[in-house]
Amino acid sequence: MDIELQVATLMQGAEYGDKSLKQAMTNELRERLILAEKEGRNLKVYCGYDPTKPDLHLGHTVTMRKLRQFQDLGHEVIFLIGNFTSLVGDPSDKDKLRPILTPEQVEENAQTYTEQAFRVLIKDKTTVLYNAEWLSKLTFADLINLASNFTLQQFITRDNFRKRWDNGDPVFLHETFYAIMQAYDAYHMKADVQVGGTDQLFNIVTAGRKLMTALGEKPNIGITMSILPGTDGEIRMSKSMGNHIPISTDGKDMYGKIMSLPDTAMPIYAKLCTRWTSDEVAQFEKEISSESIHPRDAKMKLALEIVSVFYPEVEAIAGQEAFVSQFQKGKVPDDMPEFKLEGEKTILDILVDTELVSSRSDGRRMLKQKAVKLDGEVLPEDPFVEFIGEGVLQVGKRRFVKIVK
RNA sequence: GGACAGGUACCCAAGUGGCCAAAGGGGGCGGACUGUAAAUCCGCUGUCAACGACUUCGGGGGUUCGAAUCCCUCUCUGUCCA
Repeated sequence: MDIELQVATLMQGAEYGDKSLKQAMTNELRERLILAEKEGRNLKVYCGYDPTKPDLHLGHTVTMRKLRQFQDLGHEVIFLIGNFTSLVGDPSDKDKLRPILTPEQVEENAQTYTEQAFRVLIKDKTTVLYNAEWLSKLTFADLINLASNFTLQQFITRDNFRKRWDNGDPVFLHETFYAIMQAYDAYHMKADVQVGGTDQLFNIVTAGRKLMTALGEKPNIGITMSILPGTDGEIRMSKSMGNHIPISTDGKDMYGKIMSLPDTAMPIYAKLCTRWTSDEVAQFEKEISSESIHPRDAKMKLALEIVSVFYPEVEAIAGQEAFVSQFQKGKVPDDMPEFKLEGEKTILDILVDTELVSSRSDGRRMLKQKAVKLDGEVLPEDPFVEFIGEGVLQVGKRRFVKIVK
């Protein structure tokens, strides 16, 4: 691919919070691509992952998509597992201290992490490395040496430390090691490019590049990706915020979750989560802003694309069809749990037994709110009438159980 | 070891003797509407065969006609000092 086009695609979705820095990185990337071509080699690109959680969500895959783009352009990709760094915990994304994990937890998480990552990356073309391999061998003297390249001021002026500092919250000394370790990773691997989230700006640019330079290496180019908002469209996606879209789910669920995004979140999702080129993304944004395409249809296109990244296309299409029939046409889904009706039971009993409601009180509320339907007919409010008949029992729009005898 | 602050529902957070099943916000759920599980609006959000009853404000004990609120004790969390 033409180098200018490569640069445009590879910088797509990158964010530095500073125009001149972005320009500088873009220029460096271009130069490095030209240099590599001259030397007849491809770029070496890596991104580090801290396996602190077993479940990945869409937000985690943003950098993986970026790595995949490099792969597709023929570059060499390293998937670095921070099995050593995660023992410390990165202070970057928190204004709180992160709990320290045991090696066992880290090992376990790393396992599921890579499994899920290979939904995005090409397995055969990915080198997996563990940073404990080199970090665990450093001595105290080495650490002192490395640390001598940094000042306390550099750390204190970091936002997340600064906040805690000002609040009188503790900032532990070992938290500053994190950046140093990550910088050492960069130095050790001597990669051309490091990918990360914007929250890694300090670790990548301030720490990593500085250390590489200080130790006589050519600094790597940092590509820091914008942070993906969650299903609320505002706040950074995270499981603890409950606004995440998990990877290990199914096509239907993922499709539906993407459809629940606010319209305003569409452009950033297009940039960060799709396989589209920079031109295609620009086209998509144009269609939305000019209203030449119905926002719902735009979102459907987006959902179909993103689901297809993680699942076979047939499953993505199935997800779309299920969505159309269930929500646009108000039909019942194809498959749902069954419940065998035995003996005499009231409506309320059935609701509780089928777990359509969480308690008898909750069931009464649902009945009162006319949320309970049998085969599409709203059932009477009286919770104690005997339940007769079979059919699809429904609470609200999303909870279904098939009642059989 | 010491000092201080704190522990309230799914989460954040008010409440310092009765009007407290406990404000407010978030989240969740339901309904209306629609363009979708967007946006907006309205409602619900401890349990129970229910205009009442029962259980709940970190655990236990006590004072009181009456406690989330006062006292004792235990416990946990956080900061600071050593």
